[in-house]
Amino acid sequence: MRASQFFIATQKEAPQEAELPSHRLMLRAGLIKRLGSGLYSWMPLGLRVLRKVENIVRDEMNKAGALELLMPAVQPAELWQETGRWEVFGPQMLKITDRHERSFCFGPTHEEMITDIARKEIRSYKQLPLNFYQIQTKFRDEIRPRFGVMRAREFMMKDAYSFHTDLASLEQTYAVMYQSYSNIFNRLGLKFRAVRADTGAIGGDGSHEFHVLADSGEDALAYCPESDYAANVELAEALPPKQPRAAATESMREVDTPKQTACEDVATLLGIGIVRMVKAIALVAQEQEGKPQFYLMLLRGDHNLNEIKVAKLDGLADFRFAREDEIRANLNCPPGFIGPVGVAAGVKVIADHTVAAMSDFVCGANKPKFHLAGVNFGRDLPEPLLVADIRNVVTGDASPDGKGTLELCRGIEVGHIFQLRTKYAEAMNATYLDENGQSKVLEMGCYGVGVSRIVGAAIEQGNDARGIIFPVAMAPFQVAIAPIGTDKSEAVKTAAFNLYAELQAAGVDVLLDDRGERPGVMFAEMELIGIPHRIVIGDRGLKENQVEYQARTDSEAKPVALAEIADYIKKALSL
RNA sequence: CGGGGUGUAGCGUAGCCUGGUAGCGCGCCUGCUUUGGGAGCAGGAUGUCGGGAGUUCAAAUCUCUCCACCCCGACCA
Repeated sequence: MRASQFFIATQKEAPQEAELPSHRLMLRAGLIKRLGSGLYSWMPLGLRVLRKVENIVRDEMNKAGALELLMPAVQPAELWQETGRWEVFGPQMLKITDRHERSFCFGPTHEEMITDIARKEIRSYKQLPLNFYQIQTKFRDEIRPRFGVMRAREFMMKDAYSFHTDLASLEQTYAVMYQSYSNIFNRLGLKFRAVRADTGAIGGDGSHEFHVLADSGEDALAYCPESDYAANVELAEALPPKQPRAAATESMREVDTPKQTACEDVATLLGIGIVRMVKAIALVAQEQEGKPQFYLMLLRGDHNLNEIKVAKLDGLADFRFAREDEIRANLNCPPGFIGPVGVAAGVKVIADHTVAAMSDFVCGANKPKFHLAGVNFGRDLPEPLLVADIRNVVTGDASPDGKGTLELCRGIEVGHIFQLRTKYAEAMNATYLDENGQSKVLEMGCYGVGVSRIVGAAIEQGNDARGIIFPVAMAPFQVAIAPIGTDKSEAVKTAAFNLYAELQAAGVDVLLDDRGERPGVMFAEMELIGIPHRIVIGDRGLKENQVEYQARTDSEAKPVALAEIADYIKKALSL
């Protein structure tokens, strides 16, 4: 591509709307333009990147034996009503009405559509297993779109759906998809990690998420360096402590904490470790009779509540945090000083495993400006109603597989695979005939990749002060040629065009900057848009029959003989 | 939806408190010069000051209202 024939629209300053590096850089580099909240146009430069990601995904899916199809983006309400998700998915769906007042939505996902195809087309076990996929625009009316294409409302997704006679077959395809996803992210040149995950709204049993590792990631991941254990913190199990509770050595006493409400502050005031503190978090959940039930969740001072785990406890599926007036009504005390000692019988106290094994601890006194020290279960307060895993794991926790300890990192979810089992097939009566002519419900898996999100995630992982650092596999161009002073030097011009032609002939995706821009402009733009390899051709070097080569990650350029530069590049690109 | 904030030229912003001719940088256009890190000089174009209503002789500025967008929380590829 010749730059004079292309559309490069970089900016020195990023619009105020963007605060994440990847978002700012995508706007500055002119990869995308914002149209509305969560709605972006992919400009020619950005679309080249998106297509490269898409093609790698497509290629790996094809290799894995999946079959590409394309379903409508606009979907009739009836199919969603069959599975009950018309209401469940609710406000996240963009619902639309046609001229006959019939309801449709712009597809946020396609389980219902594909299951409809399956029940109409799959009749015999002889047709199975089958794996269909598509790469398509989805729309989810996110509560809060942000981070540019990372959480856009309209986005590009690869979604695959597999159908099976039994669980064994499903597990086999699931394993193939797992490998296929690993191949995709390896080929894209991204640092990533696969983790066990919660199944969320899609539903089903087994599930793994694929995360691109980045400090700005929205998800916290726990992994064990000594084993292959890795899980989303939402799911990662916190094992009960190995040591049993020690015997009480102190008597319970009130301590003055006039201003200290946070655990950390109380610990500092008392000169003790935060691990001696117990904090109480007040929740309410609706009981059967419709009256809110008040809960106190007990956690060690330095631990955080895991809301996903809490929601899985009996009676707490629809919990929310208690309001201040509810806390006062139940404990007769303002937040900041609440604790489990001496609470009314109606208050349900649930303790984390760690807390249950603590003795002589410090907690709120249910009395403004006071905490209690030397508190012990059994003696000063009843044993908790329930002891459960209700916290997020922290660095150093024992790995649930019994091998070593956990580390934490952050990631951006770019892929998610599920074993759906029969959830949708059953709801929509998708069956096949087995060897004995018996009608059986289809087993099903589904596998998603956030294609457009990958672009943002890659930039989040690869950028510096000068701009984007794209992995070669997804860079808009692999190589850029920057000729200096083409209007003056015929030699530079000739060398640049010859090299351009040679690299193109070799199948290299090369950008020739023939705009006649000043060197500084060319360099700044090539670095901003993240082209991995740069060749500078100038009179100065040509006198010695040399050009300059610099990788995007190099700090300075080095001379390469003009005669060898093409081979040098081909070698760098493994061509 | 709850809480906080912002809307002034394509982008970034000043002006608003204390009402009185809308300014700057980048970008854009023309010309000349320049050409190894987002050039210099000269000239030029671009604004319903988010929309509507009100107060006032006079509103970017004060009041009301609507809208859009951004940030913090619950949702997800």
